[in-house]
Amino acid sequence: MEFKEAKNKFVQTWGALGSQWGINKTMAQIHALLMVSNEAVSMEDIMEELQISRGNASMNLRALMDWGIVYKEYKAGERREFFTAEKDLDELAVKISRERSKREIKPALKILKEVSTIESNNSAEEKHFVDQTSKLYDFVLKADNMLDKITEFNENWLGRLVLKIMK
Amino acid sequence: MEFKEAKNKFVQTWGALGSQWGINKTMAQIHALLMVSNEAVSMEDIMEELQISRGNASMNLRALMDWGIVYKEYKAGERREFFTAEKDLDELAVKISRERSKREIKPALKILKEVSTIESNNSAEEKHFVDQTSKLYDFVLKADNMLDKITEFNENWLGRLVLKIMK
DNA sequence: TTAAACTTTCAAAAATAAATGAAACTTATT
DNA sequence: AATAAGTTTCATTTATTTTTGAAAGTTTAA
Repeated sequence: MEFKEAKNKFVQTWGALGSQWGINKTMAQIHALLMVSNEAVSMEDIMEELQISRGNASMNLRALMDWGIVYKEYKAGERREFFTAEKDLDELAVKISRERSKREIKPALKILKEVSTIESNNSAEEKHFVDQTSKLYDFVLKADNMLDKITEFNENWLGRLVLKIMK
Repeated sequence: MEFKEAKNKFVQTWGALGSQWGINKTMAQIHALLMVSNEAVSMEDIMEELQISRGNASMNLRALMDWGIVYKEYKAGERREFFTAEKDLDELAVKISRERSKREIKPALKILKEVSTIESNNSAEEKHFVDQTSKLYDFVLKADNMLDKITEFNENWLGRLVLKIMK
């Protein structure tokens, strides 16, 4: 396999993986492209490589910057803007989990708390509901806190975590 | 908030969360419904509660059973089939991560290995590509193995893991 | 301040994913 | 072996999500 083919395959794969995890394909592809580029890339080039429209490129670059995993870069004597991706994978994982926690898990926890604290009558049905949603609340809260803690760690948290787990 | 409202809210929320994580809404909703039901539910009742068609219910129940998180149950003297969800949350998490690993991470790893082992010429561009995709391969592999290990643990792995991490 | 170079926005179009429903299929009962 | 009760399949329809592209907006520099 030669370089261009490999690069394309990587970008496509990353894009597909993204959609399976609720991140839109183009967003993931742009990220993939930037991650394997050794220098900052202009919007023009991104459009060209991925065959996407200007609007699409612009919106997804904005989204990636909102997530904090892509940065704008200005080159001396250049009018255009260039983009680079966070390339440190620990940093990337931390930012992604923070963002998903904030956007999805925190709001879900709020709802879980609400529904698990209704006052049930004494029917088995209602008791089970309260019991199960309370357990779920605790579980999700614990998992979310775990991610926070991991985040604080930082500096190769994954490696250190693996060591710890293996005992 | 009264029970019916709370139950509905929970089912809707779980459904929305599902779609954000690449699981279809109905599948997540059926799972939510079963999880908070204290007894097995018939397909008829699922259709009724979620206002979905028979085909939809059938296909998503099949998918949930393929994931190993919903079971069929037969009641004596009943012709119809009833369904229950895995209610143990540790077990649920383990099954979901196993399944996603098998379906998504393993295939992605295969591609990552392929593209990271092209023989690069000596351009900075190609060297960076090989370097970055190799790192990504290692990272994803490590994360995936971590999930496996956690899985083996089992019996309240999350609690034990949290303890470990907190030192 | 004007104009050129470039970026963003958003309504409409296209692509994708999910749901429907009727026909085919299965299984249990008489 | 016929029938009834129930389940699955899948071509078509519907809903949702993503993309486009042209107009509006910005910024820089002459």
